[in-house]
Amino acid sequence: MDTRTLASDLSLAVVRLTRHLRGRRTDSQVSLTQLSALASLSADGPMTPGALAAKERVQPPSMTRVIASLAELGLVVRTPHPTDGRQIIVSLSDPGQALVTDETSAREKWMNDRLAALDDSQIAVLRESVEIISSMVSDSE
Amino acid sequence: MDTRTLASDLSLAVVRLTRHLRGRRTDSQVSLTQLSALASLSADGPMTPGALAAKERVQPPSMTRVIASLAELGLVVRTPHPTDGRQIIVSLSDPGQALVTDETSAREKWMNDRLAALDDSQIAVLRESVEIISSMVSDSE
DNA sequence: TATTGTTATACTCTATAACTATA
DNA sequence: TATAGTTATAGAGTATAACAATA
Repeated sequence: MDTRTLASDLSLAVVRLTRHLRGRRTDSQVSLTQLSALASLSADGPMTPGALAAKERVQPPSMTRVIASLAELGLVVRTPHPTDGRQIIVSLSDPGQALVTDETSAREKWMNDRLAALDDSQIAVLRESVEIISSMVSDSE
Repeated sequence: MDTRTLASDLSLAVVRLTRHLRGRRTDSQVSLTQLSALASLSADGPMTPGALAAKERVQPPSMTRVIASLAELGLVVRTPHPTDGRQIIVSLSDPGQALVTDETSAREKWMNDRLAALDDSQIAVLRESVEIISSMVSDSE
């Protein structure tokens, strides 16, 4: 199967979709970047800033800023590492966990409206594509 | 079929993929935003800045900047509209067209490497998902 | 000396508001 | 008065380089 234009087509489709998603969150308390970090903490539990940066595939200084903004909102808490004084453990606060649950189940209105217009086979395709994309991104360097 | 978590899962997958794609283009002459605009011009031919902004789903001032940067690189040219003095026609230059062709066919190395690791059915799923995502984004406001 | 995290700084992308020129 | 585009300005997201603290 020819994958030559798929890389380009997929790139353009996701960059445009991301543009929409970021722009349509003005009603939400947190940005897509912040939500993504919260979702990682919810999925994998408390971890260090370095681990979270690796998981989200951003550089450590970028994650420092995201964590600082989330801590200011009271959505995450930072506690010292029990044995290594250099490290810090970041974990979801109760409001942070509640927000993740809330966003996951109900808030993505714009996209849910569009998903509702799709038929079952299209939904199935997207669900599979999420798996595939996730595996592509989480592949080793 | 349950679409409750799909909206959230798809959001997080595409935002992370976009992060990768943007970060991995440091070797390229143009950013993903610039390439997306060039691809639209290549697909649909010359158009006004307003039309291009609508197609890319960004606000006109954002597109003004993208066009200015592409013009500075010599990848697009701006010509006056033949009958309406307010409008401008943006079109690909020869180098601009060559760049689109080049990027589309060969440059997306990181993603092509990952696509090459997928089997035919996974490729087919992604190809369909591109169609679905594109239709979601190009839906009316 | 190596590792973890942060601070300092800068660039890209995108937006809203205000302005200019033309219809 | 309405439309097309631009300029001015601001904020989010991300990066690299340099620094501080700890191992």
